[in-house]
Amino acid sequence: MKLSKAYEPNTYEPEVYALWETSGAFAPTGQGEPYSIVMPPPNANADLHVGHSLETIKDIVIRYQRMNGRDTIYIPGADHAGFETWVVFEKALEKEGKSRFDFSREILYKMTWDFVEQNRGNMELQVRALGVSCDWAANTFTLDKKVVETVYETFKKMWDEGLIYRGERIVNYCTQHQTSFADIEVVFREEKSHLWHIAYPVVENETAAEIIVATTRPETMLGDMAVAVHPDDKKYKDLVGKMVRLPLTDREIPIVADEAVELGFGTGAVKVTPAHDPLDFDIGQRHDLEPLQIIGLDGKITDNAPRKYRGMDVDTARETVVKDLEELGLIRKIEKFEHQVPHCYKCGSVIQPLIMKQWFMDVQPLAQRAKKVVEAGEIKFTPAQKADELVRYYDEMRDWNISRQIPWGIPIPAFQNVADEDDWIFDARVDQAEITVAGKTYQRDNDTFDTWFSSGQWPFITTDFLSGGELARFYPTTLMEHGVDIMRPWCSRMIMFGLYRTGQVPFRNVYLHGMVTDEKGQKMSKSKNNVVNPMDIIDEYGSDALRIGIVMNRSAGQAQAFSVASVVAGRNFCNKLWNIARFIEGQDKNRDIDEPKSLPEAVRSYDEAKVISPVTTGGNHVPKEDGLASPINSASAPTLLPRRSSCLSSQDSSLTLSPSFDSRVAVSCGSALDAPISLADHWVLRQLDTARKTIDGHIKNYRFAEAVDIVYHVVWDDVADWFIEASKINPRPAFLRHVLDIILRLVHPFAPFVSETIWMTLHDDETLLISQKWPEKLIFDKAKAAEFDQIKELVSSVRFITTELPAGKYDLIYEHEPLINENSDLIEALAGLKSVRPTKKGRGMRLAVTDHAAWLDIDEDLLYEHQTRLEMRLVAVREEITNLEKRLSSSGYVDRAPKHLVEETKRQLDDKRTLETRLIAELDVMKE
RNA sequence: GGGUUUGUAGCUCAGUUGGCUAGAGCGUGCGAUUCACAUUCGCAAGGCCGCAGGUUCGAGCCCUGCCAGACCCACCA
Repeated sequence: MKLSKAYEPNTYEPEVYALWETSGAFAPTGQGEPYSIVMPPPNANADLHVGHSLETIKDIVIRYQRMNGRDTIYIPGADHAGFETWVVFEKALEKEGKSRFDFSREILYKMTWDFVEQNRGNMELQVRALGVSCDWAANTFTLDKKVVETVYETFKKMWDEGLIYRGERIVNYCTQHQTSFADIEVVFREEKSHLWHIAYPVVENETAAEIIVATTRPETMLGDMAVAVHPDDKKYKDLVGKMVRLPLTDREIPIVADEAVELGFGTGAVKVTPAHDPLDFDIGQRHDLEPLQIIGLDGKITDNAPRKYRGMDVDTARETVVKDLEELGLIRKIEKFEHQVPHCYKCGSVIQPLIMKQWFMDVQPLAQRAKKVVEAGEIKFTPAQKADELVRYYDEMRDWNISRQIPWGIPIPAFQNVADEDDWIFDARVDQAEITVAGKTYQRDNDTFDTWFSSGQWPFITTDFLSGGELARFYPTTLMEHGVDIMRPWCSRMIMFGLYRTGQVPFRNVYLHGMVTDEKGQKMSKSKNNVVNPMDIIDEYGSDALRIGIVMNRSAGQAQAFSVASVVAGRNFCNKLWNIARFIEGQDKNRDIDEPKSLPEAVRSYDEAKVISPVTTGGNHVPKEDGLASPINSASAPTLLPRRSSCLSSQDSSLTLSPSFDSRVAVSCGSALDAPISLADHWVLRQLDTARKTIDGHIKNYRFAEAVDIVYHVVWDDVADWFIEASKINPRPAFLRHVLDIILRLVHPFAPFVSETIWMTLHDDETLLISQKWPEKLIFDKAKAAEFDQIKELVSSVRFITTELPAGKYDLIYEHEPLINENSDLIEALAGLKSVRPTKKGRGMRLAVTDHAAWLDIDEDLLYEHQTRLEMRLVAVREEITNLEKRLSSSGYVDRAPKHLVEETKRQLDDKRTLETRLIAELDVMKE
């Protein structure tokens, strides 16, 4: 036997993947309508997390479309993940007792590059281990030359159009990482603090000697430039325009009226610190207040503050300021207060809103254009309501701070005149620290782009759309699939940039998956120590098991717990498929007995045609010398597929007529060998055909869990439990192989490794399942399939009764029943009966649920036990009849409900009444 | 504060525009089995579909309110 006793995924998966890769099966064929997916590039420097196993979703789609003859490409990538990677790298530096300030930017960039290079291969091997059938030839790193060049073009275009500006803005600044963050990179945490009420003395005023402000950050008062009140606040009406003396300083600041102040909160008066609070910055802009920076980039009080406080960190300054104010008797009240405090999402330190000169992008022109497209439904979202969320987000978007103060990233191509700080020019010569243009000296800006600025251009960069490369036909891409968490930062920007640069949407469809949480529904995070490593799961259960387990029971956009139980179910499924194949292979050994050795002429001619068929990968099996290294546990060189390996070197083996396996031969030429004969044959074809159509519908509607469910059950329930069991009466290897052929194709997008392993092992030719066609419409006899339904029903009925009876084998007897007569062996075997034989007059226990005159030949005392069950069943049936009658007699139903439903209901009622009559008759007989 | 979303079997979740007896996996109980598979087979039990109203011939699904949770956004000092 070629198939080993148990399916051991780790033995086969690495080599199967290598075979796919070297055979060129992942590359687009250039024929058929394009279907393209771009992978959200995983962090090049990190291991995959379990959420990445949802790449399975894209892989299911791409494999399915590939099998359906589309010209497919799935473009992989790797992300330099600017900030994420920088944090990891800086920690590594610190371990060596060094800091970023010890090196120049060039050196840091080079060091980080090397650091990432060491780890990058890992991530890509892990993607392979998941079985993702992406085209590695198209692999793109976010710092590749073409990426940088395109990003610079975009930046230049925006610069020229006035969409890029240098702005003094409040930014979210982490004093630990010494960089600013986008709003979305800041996490707010509820914190218990205090609200200090501080009295500011009013200068020369009779009506009030002081005005009291409330603040959670008393230390920032050192940078106060005004006190603001609401214009409608009667309490302060007379004070607007007056000056107050700012305690602890020698400055006097005005009282201004501004609508941003909320009436009724705190004291109604707000201290205004334009340099350290976003709201205050806005107020300052409206009232021409000069921001005074009193907290520096290092998180310490600057020289702009009174001498006493200079150099203190923020917390110390706060304590000192409060103490000093208390001594002056200016603290009027201290309230307990809970509020949202911004924290760095990486290191957790408090974010300081600081004023900085930064590069900004004017987002609204792009956002509004993107909004229109989304509103118009030009991109189909799954789940659909996410599109509405995106539309709202576009309206809310504020100008985007695109510069970051870290060396790891794409340098911003801008230079500043050393003699005029407002004179900036665009120049791509970022490898030079200083350039001379028109006799003036310019210094390079040391900032880099926010990662989303470049990744937002990903679809048209990776497809080389702007330069009209070979992959340009794949833009706009067909499907974008990623997690709900990055819809705002990433998806929104891809649409904006896509429209801006190409005039087209970057993708036609968006599918958003929910987060994978731990088994308790908690977010996975390193700090909670609840992270599941997908590679561990693959080691233990296999890649296919993980793929099935992660997709099973998961619906779009919903967060869902990772479930080992589902993975186990996936593994068991693979094992089931494996054993179906083993069984069929075992039957195959005996094929000489019932099949002619010489193949029909039609088969021969088909096989010749096959050689030039684009579907097969015939001549492409040229393994690279070094290309077969296995992604995981490469140490144990698999012993699988010995024959396949030898095939690889035999270039013309596809010309040899294979006597064994390709059942498409039979499908297409109508060979009698694998045509359906028995009732079970017709029935299983019907089940498979229904499954095929249902899966088509589910994939089209992005309902992957449902598709998996169908595959799971058609293979396990229909094929294994019924068809194969039934076929044991009279096994016909050719037809069994035909069925196996179909299920392997149906299974392949979902569990590619095990299906391919079986395919390759049982095929003597060089074909790969990955390149086969998805099953087409299957031909079967409906009446015969329905007859098998009846047999199934009969068998289930017998099983139901006999499990309740004392252990032992029973006889089934029947009156003039041709169906039973012709299938008595089958029924006997499936139902575990002693015998099935005809009789003139039935006796014992009549099988109530079927239409057939069949009885279990049992003793009277057993019969009595069964009487109760029949009576219970009669009660249930009568209840159903009452319900149906009620429905049919209700005034509106017959008139208003769809006709077919009404017909259906009537038919049901008839059926139930028939059943009722029969039950009554049987009970009468029993009582006699 | 605003928005989104969830509540269905012991657990994790499906249930498409309202329409047959509300399903799956795992778990549970009973039984079987050396012949592809104990990663097996058969049978079964288990549901006021969060609560209360409403619309409808008909509601797990639509509407209103309430209870309980999750997530996102936001400048309440």
